Amino acid sequence: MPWDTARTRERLLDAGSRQFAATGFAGTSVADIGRDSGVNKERLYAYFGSKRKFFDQVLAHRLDGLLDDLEVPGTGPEAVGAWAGLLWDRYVADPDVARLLAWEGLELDGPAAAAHRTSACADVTRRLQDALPTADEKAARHLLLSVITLVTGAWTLAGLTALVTPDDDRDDRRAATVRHAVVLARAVQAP
Amino acid sequence: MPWDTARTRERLLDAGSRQFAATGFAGTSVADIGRDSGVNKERLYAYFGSKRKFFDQVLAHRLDGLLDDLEVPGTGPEAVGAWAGLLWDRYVADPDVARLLAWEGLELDGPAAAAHRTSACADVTRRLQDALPTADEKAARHLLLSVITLVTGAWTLAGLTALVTPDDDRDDRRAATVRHAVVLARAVQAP
DNA sequence: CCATATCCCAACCGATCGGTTGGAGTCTAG
DNA sequence: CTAGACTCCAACCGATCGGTTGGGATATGG
Repeated sequence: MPWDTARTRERLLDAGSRQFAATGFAGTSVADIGRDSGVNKERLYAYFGSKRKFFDQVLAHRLDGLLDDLEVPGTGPEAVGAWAGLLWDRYVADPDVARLLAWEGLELDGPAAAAHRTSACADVTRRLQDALPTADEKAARHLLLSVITLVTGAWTLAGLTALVTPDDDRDDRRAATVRHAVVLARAVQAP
Repeated sequence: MPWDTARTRERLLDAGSRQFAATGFAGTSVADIGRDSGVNKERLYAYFGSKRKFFDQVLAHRLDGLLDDLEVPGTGPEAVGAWAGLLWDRYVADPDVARLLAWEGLELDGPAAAAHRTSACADVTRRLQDALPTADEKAARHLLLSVITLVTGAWTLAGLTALVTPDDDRDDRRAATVRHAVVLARAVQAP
């Protein structure tokens, strides 16, 4: 049987995603990744060069394309709320990605894989503008940033949620976030 | 001259705040704190027991009371926006505290110093309700959580801001955040 | 004035860190 | 068939980690 080097790479990236999401760059040791992946850690250096370069690859691999196939379902402010719900559900299905986003903001100077992601954000901005025809581009950008911040923050500032709304469960919080996204969208549409 | 043990403690806490804010719990070594504070690291163990207990003390010391003396300046949705601006300005004056909040969410299971902070959040909720008389308590909580998330997220999800609104400076972002807080408050006031 | 409690600090400890190496096993081009 | 490239892994490297210790300096109660 031939070697499945692509699969070995994939296993390293998957384990890296899990470990970095859980404990961040500084909190994760290369040995942890080797253990989680079942791959000898020397392979990580052969494939990726260093722990730091590997981290960048993991971030790019998971964060690049995060918003690409997230369509705005319909038009009007409610569609923006539904879009926020879709992003929320993406975090439900894969909580690592929200945490990776947060680690990126804290541990890195700038965003990883910036080129493609900038254009992806511009795409989403355009889709929001299509859904809210009366909105100008700058307002749509601000709306997008606030919605992403609300959804992502709900997943990463977990301590805050526990302090402010200790009785709410995750579905309550999802509903409130979607509602707030709708409100923001409505304000952008009719200023 | 007598020893100024209170000052030594303070110097350790200050250095811990700086270092933990910059690189997090896992990313900061006890030697770093000793170097930054000018205090021998053995003192940290004498005063605080362990790196972990020291971290909890730093978080409690800086995060407890964060919202205590933040009054809602006036009434109506605009006052809520102004309150968001005050919180923003607090982060401007002391950016460490926003980052500590984010590290807390990522590296800890639950919030530090929960007891007092929960009641502090309840206090702020009450103040928001006073400013928005028609709002019910649950809606006010959700409003508070979203506003704090928006302001804090703008400081900690820095990569996102750079991707979505690359041309905006910090004042633009402050203005947009305040505006969005007003919009959310208006929706809570008149549902 | 002395016992003693506390403070301070350099040196030290075993464990673990990121990263490397040497060599055995596995495939492929000619 | 074989030379050479690639994959894999245990063992290893110096540096740094969190945490400790022993001893000298400083203050205080009797």
